[in-house]
Amino acid sequence: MRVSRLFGKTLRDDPSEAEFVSHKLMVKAGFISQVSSGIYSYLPLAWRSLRKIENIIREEMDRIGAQELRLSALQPRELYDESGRTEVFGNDLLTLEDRRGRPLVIAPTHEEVLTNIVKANVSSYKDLPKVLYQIQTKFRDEPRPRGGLIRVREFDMKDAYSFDVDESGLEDTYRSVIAAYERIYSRCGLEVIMVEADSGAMGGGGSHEFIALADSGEDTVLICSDCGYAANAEKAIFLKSELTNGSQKPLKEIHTPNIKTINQLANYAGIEIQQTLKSVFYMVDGELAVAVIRGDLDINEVKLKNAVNASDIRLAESSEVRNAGLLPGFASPIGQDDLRIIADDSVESSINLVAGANREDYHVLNSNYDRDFSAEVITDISLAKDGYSCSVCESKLYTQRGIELGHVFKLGTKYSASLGAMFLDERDQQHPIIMGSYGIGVGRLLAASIEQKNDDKGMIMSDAIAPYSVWLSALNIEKEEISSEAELLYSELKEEGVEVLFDDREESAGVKFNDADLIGLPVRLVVSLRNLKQCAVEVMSRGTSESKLVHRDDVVDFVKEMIKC
RNA sequence: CGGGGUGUGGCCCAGCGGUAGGGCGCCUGCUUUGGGAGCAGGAAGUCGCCGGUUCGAUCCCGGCCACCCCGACCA
Repeated sequence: MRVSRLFGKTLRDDPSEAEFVSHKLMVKAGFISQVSSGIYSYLPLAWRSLRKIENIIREEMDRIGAQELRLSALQPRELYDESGRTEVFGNDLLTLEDRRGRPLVIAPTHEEVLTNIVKANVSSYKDLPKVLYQIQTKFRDEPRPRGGLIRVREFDMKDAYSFDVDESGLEDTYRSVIAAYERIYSRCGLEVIMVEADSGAMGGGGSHEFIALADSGEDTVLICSDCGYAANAEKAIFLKSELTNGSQKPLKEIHTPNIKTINQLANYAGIEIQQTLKSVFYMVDGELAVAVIRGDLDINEVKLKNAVNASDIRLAESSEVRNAGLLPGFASPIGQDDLRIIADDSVESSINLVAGANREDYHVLNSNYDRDFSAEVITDISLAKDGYSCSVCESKLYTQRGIELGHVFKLGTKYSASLGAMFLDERDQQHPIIMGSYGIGVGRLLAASIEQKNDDKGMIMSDAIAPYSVWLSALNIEKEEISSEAELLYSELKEEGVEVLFDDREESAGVKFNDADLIGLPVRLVVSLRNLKQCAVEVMSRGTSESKLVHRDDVVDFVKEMIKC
């Protein structure tokens, strides 16, 4: 392709709406064009990259025996009513009506339709296992799109679904998909780690996420410095200290005027914050509930939500707390028998904690779980943080930010059971199919790659996903000796199958170099009078910035070697 | 949905109660050519939308919309 004919042009100024590096660069380099909030069109350069990513995904999925198909994007909403996910997706589900007034959704994912198809095509254990996948546009009406392609409403996803006869079959399939994913990310040149994850709206058993480490990422992961444990902060567990020294003492009220926070309380009472009991009020599916946890820890809302099987939780307004007859700042579960209480297990392994007295300006000393209050659920609902101890090996955990590029779920029978996808085993017994589900965000993968690889001049595209491999720049192209030489080199490269973008514009050297740096193709070639005098072409690697003059006759081979074409 | 911000040629922005300007980009010509060149000429804007105040509104007031950022959700 010639730059003079390429659709899309580069900008000099950073786009005002962009915050993330990848977003700025993609707009600046003419990769994408925003249509609406969280909705983008891909211009030719981005589209070439995306197609390369898709093809890598296809090759690796096919390699593990998965079969590509294509499911419909529009689906009757009844399908989601049946599986119960109209509720789960809530406002993220974009619903519309056809001419008969029948509700349709633009698919946010495809468990339901595919399970229905499988239902009709699988009836025996002999039909299993199967792994099916597609690369499709999805729509989720996100409350807040952001960061260019990092978080959008309309997005292309590779989604795969597996169907097995039993748990161990699922286990094997799960592992093979993980292996495929690792190859996909590595071929794309990304630094990605796999972490334990919460399964969220998909439901089901175990789940892992693939996180591209990047400071701009929206997810926080905890990684053990020693044993390899890694988990999303939503899911991460850690070793809690126990405070069981001494024996339980009797409750005693103390006057604590205007002391409303844990820190104030610890200060005032002259104790460590882990000797306090923190009560945090939530609205759990519209009902007031209190989560209690030791004062040095914080509530993990995802764990809390899972602990009570809620579909929606949020912090309660202080007015909502007061309306229930409780005093924010001085509230505790003590004596609150008709309140929903969810406790972190830290309160069970600690004694004599200072808690609210449920009386203005008073707290109580020596509150103890079981003796003074109990909970509907007591489990781990705490948030892991930097520096906490690993629950596997007791080493320190540290945090990193990252972008979620893939997510795999062991669904089990959640969808097969509710949608009736059954098979008969050898003994004529009917069972629901054991399912798994596996996603990769294609556009987000490109964005993450740019987040990870860029400098102040622009993108540094990884070889495998760069829209072209080589940027061929001809300086002073209006001079006949330059243009004929550059044209010749251009056609030689093309003939050898090298994907080359030929900058044949009559622009100043500065403009051409800057555009080359911005788009960041792996290899830059410069044909110029200066180089021509030495019968050479300058070859530069965008990644290393190393450049050298290569004899004209050897350039094509040299380049082919560089890009392993 | 709460909080904050911004809407002015393709892009980045300035401006002001008297009917719109700069830089970049674009077009033409000349000059220039290894890191976003120079000179001259030119095209291009319902000043987000609706209403109000006013002799007159891009500017002031009200409402709405869009987009961005910060929080609750996800590939």
